[in-house]
Amino acid sequence: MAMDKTFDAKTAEKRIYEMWENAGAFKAGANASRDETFAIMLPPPNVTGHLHVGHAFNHTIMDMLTRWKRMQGYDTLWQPGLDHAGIATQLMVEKELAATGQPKRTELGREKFLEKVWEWKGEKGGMIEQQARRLGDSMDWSRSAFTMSGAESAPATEKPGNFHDAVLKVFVELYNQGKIYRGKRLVNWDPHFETAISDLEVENIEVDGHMWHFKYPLAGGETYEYVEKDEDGNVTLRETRDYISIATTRPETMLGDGAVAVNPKDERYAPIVGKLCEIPVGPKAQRRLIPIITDPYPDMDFGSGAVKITGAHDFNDYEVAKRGNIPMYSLMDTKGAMRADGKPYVEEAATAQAIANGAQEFDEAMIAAMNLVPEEYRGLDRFEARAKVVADITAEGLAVMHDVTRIEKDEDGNKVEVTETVPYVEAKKIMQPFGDRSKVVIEPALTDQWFVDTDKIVGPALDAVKEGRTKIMPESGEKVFYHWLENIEPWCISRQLWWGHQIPVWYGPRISRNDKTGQEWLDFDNPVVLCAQNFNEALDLYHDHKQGWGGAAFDLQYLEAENAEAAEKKTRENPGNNYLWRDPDVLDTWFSSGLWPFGTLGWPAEDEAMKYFPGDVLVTGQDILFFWVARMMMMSQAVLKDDPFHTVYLHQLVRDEKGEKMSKTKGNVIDPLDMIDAYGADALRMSNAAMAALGGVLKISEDRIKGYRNFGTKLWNAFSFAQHYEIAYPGDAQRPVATQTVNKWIIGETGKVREEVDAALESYRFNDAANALYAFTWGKVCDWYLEFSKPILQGEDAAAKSETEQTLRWVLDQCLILLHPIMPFITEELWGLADSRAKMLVHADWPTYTAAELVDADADREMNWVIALIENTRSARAQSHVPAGAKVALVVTGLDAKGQSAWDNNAALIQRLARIDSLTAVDAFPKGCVTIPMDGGTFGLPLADLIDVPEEIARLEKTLQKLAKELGGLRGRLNNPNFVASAPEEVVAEAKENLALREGEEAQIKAAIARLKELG
RNA sequence: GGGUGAUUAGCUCAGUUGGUAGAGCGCUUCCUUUACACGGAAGAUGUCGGGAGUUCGAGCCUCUCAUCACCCA
Repeated sequence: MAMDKTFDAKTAEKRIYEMWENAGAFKAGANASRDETFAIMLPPPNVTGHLHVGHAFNHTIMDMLTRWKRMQGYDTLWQPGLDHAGIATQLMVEKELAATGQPKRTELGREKFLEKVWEWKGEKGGMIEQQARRLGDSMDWSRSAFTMSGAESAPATEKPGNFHDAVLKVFVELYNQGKIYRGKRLVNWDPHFETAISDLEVENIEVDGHMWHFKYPLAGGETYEYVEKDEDGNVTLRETRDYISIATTRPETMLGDGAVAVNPKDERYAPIVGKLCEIPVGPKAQRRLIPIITDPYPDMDFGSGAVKITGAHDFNDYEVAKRGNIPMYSLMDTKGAMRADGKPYVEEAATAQAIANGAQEFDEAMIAAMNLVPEEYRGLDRFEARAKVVADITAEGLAVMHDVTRIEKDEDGNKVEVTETVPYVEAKKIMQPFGDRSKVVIEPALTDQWFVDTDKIVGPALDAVKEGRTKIMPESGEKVFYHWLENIEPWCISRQLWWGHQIPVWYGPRISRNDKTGQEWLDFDNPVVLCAQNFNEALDLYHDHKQGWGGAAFDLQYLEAENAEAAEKKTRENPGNNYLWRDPDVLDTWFSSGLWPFGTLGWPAEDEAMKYFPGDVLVTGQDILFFWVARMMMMSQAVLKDDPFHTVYLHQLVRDEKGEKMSKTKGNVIDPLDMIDAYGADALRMSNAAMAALGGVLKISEDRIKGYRNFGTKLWNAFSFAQHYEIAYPGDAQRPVATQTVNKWIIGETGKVREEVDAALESYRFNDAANALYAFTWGKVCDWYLEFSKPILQGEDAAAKSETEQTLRWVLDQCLILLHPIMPFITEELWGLADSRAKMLVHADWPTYTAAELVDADADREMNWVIALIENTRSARAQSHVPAGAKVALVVTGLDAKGQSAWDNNAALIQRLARIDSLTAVDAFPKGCVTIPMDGGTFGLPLADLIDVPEEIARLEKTLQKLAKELGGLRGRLNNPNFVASAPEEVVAEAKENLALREGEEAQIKAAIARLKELG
């Protein structure tokens, strides 16, 4: 059956993939012939995700490695799976509920909402797993994991799994080891999703903002001499002030100020340090006074040099407040509006004043409960509140003013200067934090959150890289890794979401005793924390707490209530019962994906698959180094005392061909599936491999993909060539013992490329592997070997013909095997052309022959000489305008023994490929001969009358010029005694050899020019 | 502001202990020669961002300047 003209990727890819999958070709351990394992964990895509070019790129890398190792007989696993993606998924489902007119999340309640999420996941989640198949990914789909598998809320229809167990177990263990704690800390709060988010989920964007300047009057109308000096100490300003000037970009947070800080070195404010000043906003009668303190944080040259300290709403202020024990008053609710809860402002302000005066003790809980927002601001959105604060202060005359002069036209049209005194407001660029998903301004918020004490687990991860147990590629990633881990912050792992792993912590009312009366009671405000994997275990812990207290009085029935309020209410209403409740928060998705290297392998259950831990290589985008890679390393060490992988391969963001980020708004998104539709998966993969230079910029170009599609067709046509010559293809080709120079040569070239490819793959230089195979298949096999074989295949020498057929088959098989990890589909298809094969190509044995075994130096030299002769002849023909189709005579003079032998061995193919009708040795060139200088003899094309003498002289002189440049360099080096003395021997020898060769060539050309000149 | 990286042919990029620059695409000319026009043959194109230094020798190492990108504040 004749082959199709080209490979029909559209239909064949689907068929071939199904064949592999049905045969279980990708299952863990498939084709294993040795005990060593090779495991790659797929970075789990979001369950909501779709395949984009970044996936296509890193999947190609992982698949190349996996297929390569599998063919080498390793016990291989490429572990797939999905990440539950807390915010993204919750958002997706909420949108869908809204779009389909269903009740909102809050109306549904937690349980019902989670049902909806699972429903959505069952129907639409994990699309990306189907898309990944189109790339040819050889993952073990039967093992596909999900970070929420085994969760309490999972429906029976879900594939079983126990990832949830791993997450809870790790949480409980780390909690018991004191590595997880709950605390009030300033976190990035997303007012849209009403949850904490991590630093890494915040994008800082420069926006146009304002800097307002306000006066904070000194308490009791006190005054001081405010003096400004220039660099030389000369006084530039001296005035008596009764206020301190404060600059802020966020006036609405003034309501929560706890102090004003100045730099201890700042002489301007030295007279008033320790005094009180008034926050110039809120009801006049209850203006709060706050202390002026010193702290190294304020920059004397920035603004007025005095900074208002609002610990609950700014990260820098938070640190200052902690240092100075300044209360941090929270002003906003979860939606970013000014608080409307708590006691009336009058009472709260009085308490705050007592604290500021040092008359009242305070603690965190007390401060948190206080609402210092005056009634007129309560309930306002934070941005409305800002405008109102500015307006109110300005109206009261407490804004810092300055004069602005502008030119206006009066009634008669005359230009007049108008000077006004207006509030001093600087328009300036400020960096503002935005939620990367919600796109709203992130509000630093003081809330109760769960943290991993990263300081306690970061050590082993750092050591892994420092000690070389884990290698980061490219190496530059290591510096970045150190920098980040050495300055690591506590990791906030709680999220105020519903979709995710609910924190395995229950609370029970604390049993307390009134010291005076001896009466025992249940304290719901200060509950006992019970960290356990389930309610029953939590209850056991509660019983431990109960020991030693009231005895029979608390011998109650213990039940679980939905939240703290319900527990208290139900306990009061049901005297026989006591209720516990669970922490409503869920864990950060990265907490669970941090367990990916072993959670996917059945842990904590005893599972045979745990033999794949530790895995080998992690392939991911460099932007995710901290998000995920560092966390996996920390968690694997914390839990299993081992590194999760020995190599981290980082790649850059995949961009469009101009190097710009792809984005929907720019419209420059390239969909990998479109590329596969147009050019086939192999072309996309080859293109990915070819651009995978370590640390390189990834710019995807459709032209390039198209080029690699053409390469596939070239390979296809090489097989079509074999079929054309009716070369039988019974099965796996054996390497013949070659006698023909051409065959020896191509076998040697194959040995070289095998080594090159392995060396490249071993060092993660995928571009080198791809380019070596491209150059070999196209540049060596198709351009030369197939051409060389034609005269033999068409010739009468049966033995030579048979040997060549065998060699050809073998070489083509090697192309398929070596290319398979990069281009699996077309190679598997071509592999199937043979009558019978021991195995599918996906399981074919990867070769181990070496260049040393296969290269025949004489054959190598001879064929390179033949190729050079053909190329030089073609070049001379073309430049002398010999018609492409015309056959001409070739003569040679002064041929040495090696040349003679090469000539004799390869006359037929030289004639064919250089379009020569006769080869003749002559003593002297006839007149008008085009010269072709070669090592070991001078060749010539006797073109007699055809030759254009001046043009031929020009051609030779041009060659001579190039040669002269080279010769100059070589002679310069060799004449330099320092070079000969200090350069390595082989470099000197090479230069000498090269020089001799070039000098020979030069002589030949000079002789030729002399001949031509005689003629002219 | 801190960090990292980049700057090489018209374009997109390689270039692994420093030995005298390559690929793909594009371009020019010729060729439908029995594997392949998604092809074949030939050809042109680079003060390797600027400057200085180390060295017999620098695209590669050092310093400096310029421009750009990304990450983190």
